[in-house]
Amino acid sequence: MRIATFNCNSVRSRLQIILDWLDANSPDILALQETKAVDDDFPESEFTDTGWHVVYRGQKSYNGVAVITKEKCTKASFGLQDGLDSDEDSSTRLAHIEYKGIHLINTYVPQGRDLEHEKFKFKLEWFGRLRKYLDKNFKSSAKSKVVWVGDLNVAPTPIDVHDSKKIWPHVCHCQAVIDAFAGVTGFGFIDIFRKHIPEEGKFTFWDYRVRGALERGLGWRIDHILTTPSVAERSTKVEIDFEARKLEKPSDHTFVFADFDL
DNA sequence: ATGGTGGACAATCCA
Repeated sequence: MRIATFNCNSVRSRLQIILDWLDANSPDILALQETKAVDDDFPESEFTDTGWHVVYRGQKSYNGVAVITKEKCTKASFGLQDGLDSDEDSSTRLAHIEYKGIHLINTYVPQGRDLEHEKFKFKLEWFGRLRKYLDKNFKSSAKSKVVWVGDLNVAPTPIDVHDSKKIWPHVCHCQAVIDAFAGVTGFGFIDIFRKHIPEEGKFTFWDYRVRGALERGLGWRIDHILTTPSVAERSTKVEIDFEARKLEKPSDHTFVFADFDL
């Protein structure tokens, strides 16, 4: 089984990149973030016409998640469902599907703006709410096959950024966000990217606003694939795919995917 | 360099 994640920064503007990637890599699951399309405007037929299945939940201009699958998923729900989803960030940051016995949680974690901003507080709380969601939905990580993917807007260790000392503290790389993220991984998630790729300098995101960021190695690893132990022990490979960066209209994120003996 | 670029969407907001 192949599971992939991609912050597409508008599903409509990068539709061809996504379709080409699906065709070339044949994943079982592709999780998208920042689709930036209300449900009526989501290009559903463009995926289903080529045989893919897709579930999605979006809003105007911002956020939005989708999950594309090879076969139809058995369950799909959206949002944290804790009664606290505001209109602004309603249910467009989390998709939860079940596919062949695997529970996939696809999240676009709030970015947080800056350390003093109210949105950063919202981000820290959001991680806490996600942990509650997991505890509520799964008895334990040992007994559940859960895969958590997405743009998690956290670079959890020094080697997940190009210059930790220079960047620290940042909303995606500071103690508070690392602790909040650890609160979720404490559920029982293993960072299978690091199981397969332990070396530094491997990134998934480069800021558009930094000139020549990719060539200069000024990246961040904020797109993640984490799994519960029973899934982690069956992972065989994790890879960053740079194809989306080489096109005429490059994305700021890469595709990341993992293969499992499942 | 308190900027920069890209996307949505129509004046700015977000990353």
